[in-house]
Amino acid sequence: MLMKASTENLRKQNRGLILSALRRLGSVSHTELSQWTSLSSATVSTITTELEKEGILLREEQAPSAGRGRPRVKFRQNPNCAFIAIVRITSEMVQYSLVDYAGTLKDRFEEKRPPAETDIDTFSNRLKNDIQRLIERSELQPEQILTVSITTKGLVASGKPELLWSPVFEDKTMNFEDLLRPILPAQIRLTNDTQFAAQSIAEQRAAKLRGFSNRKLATLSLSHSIGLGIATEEANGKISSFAPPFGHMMHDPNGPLCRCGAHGCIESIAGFYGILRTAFEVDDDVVPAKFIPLKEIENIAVRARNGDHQSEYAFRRAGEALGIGLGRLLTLLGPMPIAITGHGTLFYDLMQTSILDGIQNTLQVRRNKMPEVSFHTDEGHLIFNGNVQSCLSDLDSNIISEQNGTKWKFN
Amino acid sequence: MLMKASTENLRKQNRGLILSALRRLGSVSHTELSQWTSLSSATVSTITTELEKEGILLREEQAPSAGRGRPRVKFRQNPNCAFIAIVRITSEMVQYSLVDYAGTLKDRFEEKRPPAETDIDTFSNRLKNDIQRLIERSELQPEQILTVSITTKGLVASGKPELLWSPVFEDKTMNFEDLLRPILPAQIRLTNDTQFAAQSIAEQRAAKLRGFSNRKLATLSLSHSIGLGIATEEANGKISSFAPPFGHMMHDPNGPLCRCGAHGCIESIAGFYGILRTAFEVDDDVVPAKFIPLKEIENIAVRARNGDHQSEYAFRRAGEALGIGLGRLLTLLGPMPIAITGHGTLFYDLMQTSILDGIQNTLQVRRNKMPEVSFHTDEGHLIFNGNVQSCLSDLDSNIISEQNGTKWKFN
DNA sequence: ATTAATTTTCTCGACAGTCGAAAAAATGTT
DNA sequence: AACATTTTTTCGACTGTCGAGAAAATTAAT
Repeated sequence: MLMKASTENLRKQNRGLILSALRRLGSVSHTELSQWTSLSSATVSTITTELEKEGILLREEQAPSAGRGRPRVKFRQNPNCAFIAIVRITSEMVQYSLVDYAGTLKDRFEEKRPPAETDIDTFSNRLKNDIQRLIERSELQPEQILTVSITTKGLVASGKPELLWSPVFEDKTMNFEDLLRPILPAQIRLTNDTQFAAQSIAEQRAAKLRGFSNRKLATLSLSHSIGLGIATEEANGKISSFAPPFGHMMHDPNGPLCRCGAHGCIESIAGFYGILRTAFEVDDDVVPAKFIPLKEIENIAVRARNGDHQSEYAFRRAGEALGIGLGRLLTLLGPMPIAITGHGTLFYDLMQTSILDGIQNTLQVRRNKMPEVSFHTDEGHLIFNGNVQSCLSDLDSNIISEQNGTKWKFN
Repeated sequence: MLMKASTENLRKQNRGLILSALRRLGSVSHTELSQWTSLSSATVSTITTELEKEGILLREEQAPSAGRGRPRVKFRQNPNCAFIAIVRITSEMVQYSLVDYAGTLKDRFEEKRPPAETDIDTFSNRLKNDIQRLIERSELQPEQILTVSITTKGLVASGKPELLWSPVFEDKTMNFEDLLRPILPAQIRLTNDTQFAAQSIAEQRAAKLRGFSNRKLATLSLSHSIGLGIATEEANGKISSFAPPFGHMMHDPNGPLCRCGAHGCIESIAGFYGILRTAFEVDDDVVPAKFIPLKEIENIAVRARNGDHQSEYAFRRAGEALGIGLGRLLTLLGPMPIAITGHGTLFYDLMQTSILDGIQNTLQVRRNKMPEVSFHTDEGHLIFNGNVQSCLSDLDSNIISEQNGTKWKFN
């Protein structure tokens, strides 16, 4: 049902407006806040003093004197008002980061993953211990860490932090809520990594060019597996994102065997293991090893660039699956720019023609113009950034609801 | 940018709440409004008297005396406050309806389309004249008709009422704004018909079972061409919908020629002309006639049910294209129930197995359960209904913004 | 017929929020 | 030290919602 509007959520919404302006603009003066939010100066005053009293904002007294007149007082987030733990799981390592409410990185370490680890219990126990270590090193109380946000490849449940299917552990599920609840009371989030890559790229664009409004952006991650994230800027300016299991979208029902058990998924052709299988003419029903060194694929690429037909074909076939898949995506969700990340960008030259052909072969694309395709090599950084931004804006949303400052007493 | 909240939009939102309650509940008393909207009785009073003064609401003085106490006064929309013209274009005819602000049908007539009409100018001129006739018969002033909302098959531009591609006129575009602006000042809307079928079914469901919230529903229309609409219930309870050109999503790059010029679109295999082509073993590069009598397809179905292999294959092939296409849809947009409409439902028995197989072959479906599949034979009615509901709630949205009642003076 | 009971609707004062304008504050300039 | 300039806060007006009690309109009881 529609929600009724009261003066109370009026204030909530405007508090949120102030916090989001602060997120986007960094350190901001009273006047700038008023201009950006188009709230009156009077309202900005009451809200900022309120937030300051609650320990969420700090005033920066220093004034770098730019001309005559009363110097501006800048506001910024109180960094110690909350902390978040960011965990990024890749196939090679797990990265643990501690970030404060202002978004600055306070601590970070990485742990390599053993090359052929398939036992989920040892993995999750190590993860738990490492998070414990992150907390202890920080010398914070566990309650001060309000969110633990984990990114991973694979299929994630919606509504609860549970991994349903992953390239490494396959059908063995893993509930991070159950795992971490004993050691800290924080909210636990689990998200597909490419979703945050998309979120991060979309936020960069939105910050740069105005009028990205209500538009979408797709991010494709090429690697051992195939990831896809879609970010949408909504009418209110917020960017939302989701990550469908694009790698396991059916490409060809008679195609090769996929790690998920089906036949002809995009990943089974365009994932590194699919490319390797085609290049070495391994039978389509054989699933190669889980861990393929990047070097292997690079060697195939070298052969392809030297004119080896089968190697060329392996990449061309991968490009076809990706291109037609992207075409189907654009057919269903409308035209949108496409950003490509992951190690697979190294081989884009070998797939370009077939990828673009697939995209081109779409009613809307033929009728209008080719969507923009861009490349982003800093995938890890994008994922981390998107995760942090998403966590912090979530925290902001919680804060605006809790007008009694009991929960935000750390300072 | 996020919108600031003022006391003004506070009132707007609550006015909208009252109007939407009235839409959903029909004739409603003060107390019921207060309960449904959870607004206080005082607020309901001020808003209803305001809307009454503006001529948007009427009080129903009659009181059917249920027990002692002051009888309830019921409110309802002022039917004469606004009118909308609904135009439904099908391949056989065009249906013109006049509906008042309360949603009651005031007038309706249908005009058959000549069987092989390909000249877009004669078609649009006839359409214009028929709308003119609808206005004249109503004896209303043209300004009293606030919206003309047209539904059609084919690809519709977003943001302007322009037909970009249609089964009959193909690439000849048609701008209804330009066509109708000379004869009336109303807002002109053009929408894909299956989108409104989806909207209508979703609204039925939302009214019946609570907790449909934030869920999606896909509606597939099987006929000469293939239509798809997707409706989503948003967090605020409103149902939004869109219609991707699913019929022209690539099924098989090596497939038969489609009317759109590409090869292997779903429609080229599963549209009636695709089924006919397969059944008669016509070459894949030949596009059959535009107008195929339903009888023809029924004959093929009879032969298929009698065990004719090629006829069976024609339907099975169609089902495969549809099923795998739906599977791809579910992969990208998540699991959702599927409603099927259109004449093609008559032949569902011949396609069922292959359709369900295709849907089944999806990571999420295999992991959870098969989505519900339902059938709706009253496609025309659904489209009309969805269109009316959508128009009226649009009108409501406009009304809540215009507090100076200048525009709503008809009563 | 009159009074009491009951239910619904309206009205009034209190409270919360935003806004514009004017006052206050803090600095540079003369 | 007085003035100019810019930023921030304060104050009164206005709009909106709410709770409680008053008013209205009817049935039931006396």
